[in-house]
Amino acid sequence: MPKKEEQLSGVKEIAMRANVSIGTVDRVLHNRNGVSPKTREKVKAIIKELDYQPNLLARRLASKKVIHIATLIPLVSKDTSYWSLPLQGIMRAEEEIKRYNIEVDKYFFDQDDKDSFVSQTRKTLRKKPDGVLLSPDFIEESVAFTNKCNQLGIPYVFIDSDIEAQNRLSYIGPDLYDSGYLVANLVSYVLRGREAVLVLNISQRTYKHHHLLKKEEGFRNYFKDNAIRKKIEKIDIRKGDNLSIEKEITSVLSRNKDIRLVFVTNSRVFIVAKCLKKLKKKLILIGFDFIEENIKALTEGDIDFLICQKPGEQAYKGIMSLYQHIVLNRQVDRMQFMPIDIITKENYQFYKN
Amino acid sequence: MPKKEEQLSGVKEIAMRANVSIGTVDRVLHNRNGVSPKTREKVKAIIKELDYQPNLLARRLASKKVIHIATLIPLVSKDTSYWSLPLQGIMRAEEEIKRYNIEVDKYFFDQDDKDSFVSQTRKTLRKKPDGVLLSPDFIEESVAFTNKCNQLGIPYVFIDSDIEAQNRLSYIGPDLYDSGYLVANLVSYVLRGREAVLVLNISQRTYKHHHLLKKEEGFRNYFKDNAIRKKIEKIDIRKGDNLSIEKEITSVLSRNKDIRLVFVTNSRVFIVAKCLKKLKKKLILIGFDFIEENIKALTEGDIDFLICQKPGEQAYKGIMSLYQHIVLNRQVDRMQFMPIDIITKENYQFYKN
DNA sequence: CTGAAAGCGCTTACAG
DNA sequence: CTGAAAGCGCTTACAG
Repeated sequence: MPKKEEQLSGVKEIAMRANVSIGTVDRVLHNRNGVSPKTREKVKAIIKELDYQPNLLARRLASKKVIHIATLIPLVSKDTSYWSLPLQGIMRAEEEIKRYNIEVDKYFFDQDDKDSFVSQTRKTLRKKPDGVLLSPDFIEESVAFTNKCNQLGIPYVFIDSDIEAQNRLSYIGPDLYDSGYLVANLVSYVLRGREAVLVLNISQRTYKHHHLLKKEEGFRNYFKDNAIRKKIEKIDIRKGDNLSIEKEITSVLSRNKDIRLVFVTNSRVFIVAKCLKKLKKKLILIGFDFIEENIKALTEGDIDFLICQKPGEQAYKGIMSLYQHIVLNRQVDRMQFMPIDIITKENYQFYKN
Repeated sequence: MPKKEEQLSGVKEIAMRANVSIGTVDRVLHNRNGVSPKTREKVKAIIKELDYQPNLLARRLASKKVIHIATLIPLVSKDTSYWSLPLQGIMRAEEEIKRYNIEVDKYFFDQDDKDSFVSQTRKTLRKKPDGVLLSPDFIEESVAFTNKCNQLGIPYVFIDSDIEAQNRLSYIGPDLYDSGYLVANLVSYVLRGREAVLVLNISQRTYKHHHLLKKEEGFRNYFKDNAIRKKIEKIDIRKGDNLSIEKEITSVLSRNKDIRLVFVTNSRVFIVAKCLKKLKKKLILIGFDFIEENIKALTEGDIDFLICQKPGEQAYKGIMSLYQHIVLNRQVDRMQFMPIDIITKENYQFYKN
């Protein structure tokens, strides 16, 4: 055999062996029509025989097709700036991959408005994206949405919180149970004897509660697992405004003089910090998330511990995982738990979100 | 301005703006010589101005340079087939990336022969690889080796066990402390009252002990953290042959009639299983690693629990992380802990290594 | 239904 | 010191 033929590889080799052009090979490879059954079979056989693996780098380079990744996360709310962090992560990833013809289409919904979520999922689907990054805030509606994604063969990744039993590509975020568990561990170091804890779930929505409850479960189970008896007072606060919260807290504190520590199960801890300050109650305060308002309260000594989970990283990794999967056909870990970081006044400056 | 110029991007755009050829742009981009200082500066300025980001896919495709990744892991020893698992992972990764002009050069050392390790590190360095995957079995020698890698700017990844404070790209493997902790948790469920535990560190080498001790530390601390009083008998066995082990075990068991469970801190648990069988002692036996010999003992009821850490995955991820970093300039997590899996007779068939 | 050519954004010889 | 051309392994029009 002449050497030249020997050297060929990829589509060229297939084309040569099948006595067709590489254009035809490409058509077979992508199941496009315009190939006679006979040629198709012949080419297919050779592809199989050679165990041909496409060069995905070349494929992406040559293709004019733009890949669309849709992101669906909450609007930055008036209450907390939390969601600006994931957004930054998304934009960092976008910056990195846009040169490979990947476009990121960003959709936002109102955390307190289920309808806005639904309408944004519709909008997303209409664009037929190649992948979706989603914060599955509204559970039922998220399930409905991801079911449609399954049907359409659109891969999707969850960040921030997880919905089990869904056919997702990956979940990237905290292990909610574990983070509650960690807080309990912290609490067990800080509190002594009969000092009690107040757990505050502040959320307007019961759906959202699902996630908060997981944290609470981890929190409670720590004490169970370790056979520690600890009085845990707990209230769910539906209204997020300062006044309502103040009222509730005043009431519960006056009823329970033994409370020495307050654990707020989400990022709204800074509101509680304000209330406690106003009430002149000096309690130990633990909450979640590295957002501006919380950092401020932390530096002023009004919050003692913040539990953080690199929300920017979560979103960044989410986009990159989708990119890897869609473009490079890489397998992705179904669970990508973020480290659970404890931030205090002393170390917050070094925290990289 | 004519539209055509507007459309350009990448090296072409730079070339056009600088009034040079793309060849010259390439020379500047890679700091190769053969460019006059004046042109170089001009081109550099434009690169900066445009904030040019190279298309790494195109770069890899066009480059004829083969990228060499070296792997340095133990030979499959006569005692245990453990290291055949990481080797499989390496080959799986190799299979996947060889089409992108990545070559994996495999070096092996004898786990019981420090000199072989040193000579293999020398051999590795002589080839000037672009990245190294390493099981840092011999600690001092690994430090010496990675110091040289640092000097030469060769990135390296650890699998199986970690050396802290090294400038490594990533560690991929178990959290040794945590896995000991997990075993202790298991033990606390299984044992009652005054029943005692025997911990066995079986290793010919004290260096290796470093890692085993971490597991032991996690094991012990579980009981401390949870204020559980538990008698823990512990022996270090230097000689790995059946007879020595048998002798030691017989002796310790006769001295401690209360021992009801044996925890072997590495994969040599199947040897202990044999001994116990021979001695007709029916104790609960826990050990590490999904290797053939252990699975056999597990199915025959001679081992009760195996703790596994997907050694194949570790190696696969190690290679892929290096590839991502070297070729695609992707940042890599400094820690990639594997899940700690508990394998029993009931679930071992479903385990994917 | 099929092929030949151009081009994706780079790198690599080669020629001057 | 510099440029023009070929080519990496694919995809994409276009022509027939």
